[in-house]
Amino acid sequence: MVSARATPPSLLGLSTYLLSRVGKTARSRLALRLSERGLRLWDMAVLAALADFGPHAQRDLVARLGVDPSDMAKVVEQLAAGGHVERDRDPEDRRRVLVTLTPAGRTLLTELDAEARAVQDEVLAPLDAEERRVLRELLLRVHGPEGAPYAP
Amino acid sequence: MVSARATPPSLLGLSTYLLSRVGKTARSRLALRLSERGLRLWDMAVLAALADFGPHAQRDLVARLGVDPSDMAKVVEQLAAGGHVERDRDPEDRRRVLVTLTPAGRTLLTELDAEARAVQDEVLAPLDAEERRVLRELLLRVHGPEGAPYAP
DNA sequence: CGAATGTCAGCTCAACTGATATCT
DNA sequence: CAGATATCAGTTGAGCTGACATTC
Repeated sequence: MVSARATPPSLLGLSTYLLSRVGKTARSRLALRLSERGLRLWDMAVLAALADFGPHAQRDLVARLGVDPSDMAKVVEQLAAGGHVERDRDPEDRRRVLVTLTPAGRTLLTELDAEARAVQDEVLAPLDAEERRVLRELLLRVHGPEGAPYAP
Repeated sequence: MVSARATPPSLLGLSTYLLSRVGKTARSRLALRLSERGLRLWDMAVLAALADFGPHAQRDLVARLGVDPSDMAKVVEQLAAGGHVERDRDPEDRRRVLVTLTPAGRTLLTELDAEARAVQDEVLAPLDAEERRVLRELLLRVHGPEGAPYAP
């Protein structure tokens, strides 16, 4: 018989639904791990952007990650309070705040990356290594080199 | 050169991040479409469950879809107000409210399904038919026959 | 009585809006 | 001056918690 908990086939036939549901699971599990350190997903994204591309003005972090400017102010404020980034006025354009990763921030990012991979192992448990590779490739194609841009 | 909008490779290497980001895109685009009709994602999920499995007590909808009971009360209230479902006390157990799909509800679901497929075409535009099929198979495996259960 | 079912008020968090101060 | 940048207060909606009435 069909379990009373089975998801409706009408929904399982929609990749839209599956993406939304599986994505939410991944998101909330990772968020739960990060919250144990008092961090959120955007904190990790900002650290990753700084580690990969070097110092950014806040506006460039906003453009790269697709986060709201007012939220970015709070994220950077929190990261600075924790000693994971430094904020300095850009001497060439004093409207801008240059955000730089500290060694402590780099160390933190390494730990968060390990947590993210642990969550990944949980979420993708039903798939073997080759299937995970294929899934990642397809998601990369769908995502594109640039994420959803911040365009109000 | 690297675009100032390129996503950090540290994040693109994490399927956790990709799932979360792509899932959010799919979710918000579909939610936007539904909101033009004054509906939300759960409305569609409830209609789908009723269409696929017949009438449910609210508690069974809660278990099947993994939504919070108090939110389900509001969703069913709204669907009933719109004439898309009917609510009746179960004569065999008067604690339970039996929710039944109306013909209008079935028609609405057909329209919503078409909207969902249109969103799907947008989101999965970079993939061809075979790749979409593979992606759906992998997501189905990850999702499992039962979604994230409602377990408080 | 205890347990199950549905409903309601209220809380938290992420995402967004609008206004404002500062600087080019 | 207009436009860009960052910040702050407040709004909205989803998801959840706790309390409650009703029924078994």
